[in-house]
Amino acid sequence: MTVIFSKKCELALQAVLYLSVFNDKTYFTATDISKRLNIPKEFLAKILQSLAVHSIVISKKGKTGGFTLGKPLNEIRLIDIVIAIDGLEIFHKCVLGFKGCTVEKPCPLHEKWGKLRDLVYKMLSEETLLEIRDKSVEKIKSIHSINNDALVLAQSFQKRRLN
Amino acid sequence: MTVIFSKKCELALQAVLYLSVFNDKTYFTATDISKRLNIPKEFLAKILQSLAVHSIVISKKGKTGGFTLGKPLNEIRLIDIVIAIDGLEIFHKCVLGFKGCTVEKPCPLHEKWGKLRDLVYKMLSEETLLEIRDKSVEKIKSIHSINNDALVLAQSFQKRRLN
DNA sequence: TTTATAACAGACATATAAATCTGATATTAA
DNA sequence: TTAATATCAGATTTATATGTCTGTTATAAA
Ligand code: SF4
Ligand code: SF4
Repeated sequence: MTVIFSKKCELALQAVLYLSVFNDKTYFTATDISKRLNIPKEFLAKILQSLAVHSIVISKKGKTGGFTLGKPLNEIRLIDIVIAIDGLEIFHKCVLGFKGCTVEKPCPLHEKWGKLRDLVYKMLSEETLLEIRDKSVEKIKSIHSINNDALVLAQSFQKRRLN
Repeated sequence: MTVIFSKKCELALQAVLYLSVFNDKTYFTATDISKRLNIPKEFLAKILQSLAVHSIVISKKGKTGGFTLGKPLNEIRLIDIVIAIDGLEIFHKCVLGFKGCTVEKPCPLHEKWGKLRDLVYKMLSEETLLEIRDKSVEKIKSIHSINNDALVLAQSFQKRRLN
């Protein structure tokens, strides 16, 4: 189970964060990004297509094609990515799942949950890729090294088996 | 899609809230509760069984059997119900779904999300059934009337068709 | 003791989300 | 122009969560 975002949305955020680290206009292929983030390629490809529709990324077909960010870092808010993939449903639905939820007859958590929900929304609206870029760089770097370690391990294991 | 809790957990909370409204030792059957809350009976029955294992409700078999709260209102926290059904996973997992998530290399939202997450946890730990009882009473009442309205509507519709 | 009732246990079915596959289209390097 | 490459669109498959069914067991009223 995911925390609040769907798996799609989590991966969308990861992919965009990845692109924000290389803030040039180079195009990264879906395959490339999926390898770096260690996530399924075809699934990511679909997600990137959705993001392209919402102009969060730009796609380019053909030999030197791939995906790159569609706007400057400071113009892409985290909430934009959430909206593109999951929509704003979670900010409108009842946290207890009651069906007839009106302002007159709110659920018992309405007030307290509502405040926290608004704080989450506020945070996602205030944070653009620019603000969190330094942290993104660190995080992506650390993933990279993890994957490298795994690769090295796999290779040495392979080697042992062949001997 | 649900907000943060699973459907199971949402229904568990609803059911316990319902029982808290009648703070006597009467036993309500799964069928009865499901009708009042307008939720699937067999599914609810399973959920109530899980809650019984965690002593949040007490079950009684046989003719006058059913379910009733296992402890006084002020000893059942909302977080206890969440723990029984969903566990504490959402309070430990990465909100962006990164795999290699360590304290040294946190995801870019670690700090801000962490604070909000802790507030949610705090809220669920502080609120017992006693604190929110008045609001629960109002909410359950309103659901009841909604169902009654629906019933009346359905009946008058039926009547019209027969005429 | 008999009968009705309701929880219980576990198998089964369905719906939804996640992931994969296939063929088509666009783009560029050679 | 040809070959290679990568996105794109949509169907299909798989996994997981949700919901249902069947028969059994415990309990209490008749
Ligand atoms: S918390 Fe408020 S807005 Fe959310 S579902 Fe409950 S009553 Fe509705
Ligand atoms: S927010 Fe922090 S604790 Fe949560 S996943 Fe990200 S790095 Fe880990």
